[in-house]
Amino acid sequence: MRSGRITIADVARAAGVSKGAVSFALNQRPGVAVDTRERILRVAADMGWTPDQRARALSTSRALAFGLVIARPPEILAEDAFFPALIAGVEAELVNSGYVLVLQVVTPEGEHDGYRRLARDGRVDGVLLTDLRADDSRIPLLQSLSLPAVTLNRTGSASPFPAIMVDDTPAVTAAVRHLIDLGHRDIAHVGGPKGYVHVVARRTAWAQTLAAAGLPTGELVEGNFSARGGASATRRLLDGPHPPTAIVYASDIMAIAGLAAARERGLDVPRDLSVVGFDDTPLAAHVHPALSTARTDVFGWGRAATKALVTLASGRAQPDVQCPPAELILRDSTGPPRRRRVAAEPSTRSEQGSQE
Amino acid sequence: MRSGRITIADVARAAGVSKGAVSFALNQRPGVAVDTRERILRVAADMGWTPDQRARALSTSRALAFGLVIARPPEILAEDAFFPALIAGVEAELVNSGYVLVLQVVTPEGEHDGYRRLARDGRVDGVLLTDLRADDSRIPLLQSLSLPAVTLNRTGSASPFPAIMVDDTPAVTAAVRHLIDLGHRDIAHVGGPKGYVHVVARRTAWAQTLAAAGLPTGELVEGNFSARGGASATRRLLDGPHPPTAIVYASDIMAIAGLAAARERGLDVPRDLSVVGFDDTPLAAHVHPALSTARTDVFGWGRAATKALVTLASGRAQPDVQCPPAELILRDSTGPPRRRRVAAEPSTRSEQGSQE
DNA sequence: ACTTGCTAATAAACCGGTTTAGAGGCTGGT
DNA sequence: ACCAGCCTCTAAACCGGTTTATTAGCAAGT
Repeated sequence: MRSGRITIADVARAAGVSKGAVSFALNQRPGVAVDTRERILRVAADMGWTPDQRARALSTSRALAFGLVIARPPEILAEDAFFPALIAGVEAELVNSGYVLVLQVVTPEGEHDGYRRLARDGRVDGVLLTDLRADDSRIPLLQSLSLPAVTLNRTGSASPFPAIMVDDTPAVTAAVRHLIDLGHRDIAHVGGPKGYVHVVARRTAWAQTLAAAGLPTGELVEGNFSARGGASATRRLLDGPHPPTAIVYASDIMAIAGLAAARERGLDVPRDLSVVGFDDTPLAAHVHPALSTARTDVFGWGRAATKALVTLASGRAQPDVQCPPAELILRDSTGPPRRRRVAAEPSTRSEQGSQE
Repeated sequence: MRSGRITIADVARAAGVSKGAVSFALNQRPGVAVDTRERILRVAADMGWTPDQRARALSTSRALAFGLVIARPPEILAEDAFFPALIAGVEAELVNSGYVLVLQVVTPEGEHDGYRRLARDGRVDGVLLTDLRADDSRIPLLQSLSLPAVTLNRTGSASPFPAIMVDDTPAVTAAVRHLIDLGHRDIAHVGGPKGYVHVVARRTAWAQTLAAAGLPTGELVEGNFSARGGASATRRLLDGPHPPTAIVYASDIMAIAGLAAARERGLDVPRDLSVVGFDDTPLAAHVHPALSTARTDVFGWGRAATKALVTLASGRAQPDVQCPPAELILRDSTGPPRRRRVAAEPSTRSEQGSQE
């Protein structure tokens, strides 16, 4: 008889009330006298009862879970510190909220199906939208699935969902300004795959800062946030007709690979080339030379986004949220450029580059 | 009336059968004639009906989800490529299995509570146990919660759960042997926090290979899998009374930080110091010098573990599984040691080290 | 012709909560 | 003294599936 777990009926019986009363007491709803409520809760605590979330989920038609669909290719996913940090932040906010995080890693083609599955099976009450694209097809999709969401950053197209934003611009602008102040005139950018709003934001900040300083447009290479991509983008720039004296990367991983690529070519960082990353991976401070980079509080971003999603899921309105912007961390990978204006002969570089 | 979603009752009505018949047809259980089953499934498909997993979860007292509790401190978590790769593998196996992954990131102190919450709320049907410790308190905990589990690697103490194993030993043994063959005699090891079975495995392989070759025990420093830890462990070794000519690290991140630390000291890798990592992070091939390291198929490991967990959760027996072992990848961070036997004077190193 | 034995299908109970409709008891106004 | 109105609490319906007990129908065995 006393076989399985304790149910609400057991508690009701023990407290001498009905199931409904226990439910009301538990959910602190009016209709239960204060002392009755307390007695019920005490009995429940004594018996070690907590409501079964499955039953709860069914009767309230809620899942008590949020979804995070990650559509990055495994290689990129494995290198990037973003998701672990984000997830840690999400969890920090979720603990004791009664919600839980359901993760789904999918291929880029399977992305929509991922959301559809979560919605169809009633697995989640809302989702976090990361890696936002300028015109993001997931927004209409989620609307049609009537699945609430918050977006990390703001998409270009109209969105009915609250945006939780971190502005990358200030750090990139500061980085480029810093390089200009050091005397650099040829500042290239290794960005990410086009379409992503953070990629666009970083690229735009770079381009506009150059333009504002009256400098010519720098060279732009599209990377893919992988080490391999960072290395080959760097080689392309360094082997090009007009190699830059500084490169601003859209990620630390690409920048770190860039460091190695420069070294391969016999270049010394920061003497021959200045390098700036983005993310402030824990590793950034521990490569040689220590990487100057932009830091964002991804953990806090995850927290803020999750908090907003909880609000939204409980039916309350949720305005957009502006998180602290990215900030520039200067370390040892940036310095004044080598004077090269004097003689246009490429002797220095070719001599060393030929070692490779 | 036709308000919300389609339920099993709607399908039953449309197909002219009872709810039970639809359920039986759906779950391919005997008791439904073949043509009836087909008709039901066709009607269901036409109506676009899929069973609500919440309702299913309640009536079958299953959650149709698995849990992964991660207890690493955020800093370590953010750097390490292990979890993203593992999770990608888990998801690859989970897609279309009907199961979903519930993630929980907790502090080391909150670890047990994490499992308790998942069990108490009936959120998951089983868990994956990673970062296994030699005597792991989670095993008795899960037994007392009667939560099925599979362990990634085998714990030291008795365990009723299937172990899905990847043997790190061969790669570390091969690495040390390789270094010995190159002529190294002072081979240090930067390990991980004690207690973890993979940490022990790597350390043991290193120590035993040295012993088998008749070499003295090398120096051992306990790292923490962080870049910072790798850097300071390396400095400790290099600044010690008897600096090694080669260091075998328990992770790539520590090894990469070690590369930078060596450089700081004016040492050239591999001329003055050979370095071997572990993990084969995508970055490993793109640092300078490209890192020799040990590769394990973490993605495949996650898949295998998940497959085993699905079997286990369906009530079938699941034996232990042996996955392919780690394999040594040789790149450019290992080479013959500088001859130092000739003269015991430490001139070479001190001269360069003093640059710092 | 009459059990016996199957198979196919249904009705109803069940999972463990939430929620609604309504019953009783008490207070207060007139 | 009586009814309205409120508060407290209960019984029962409900969420959307699964599962069990039972019935109907039909072929085979004697």
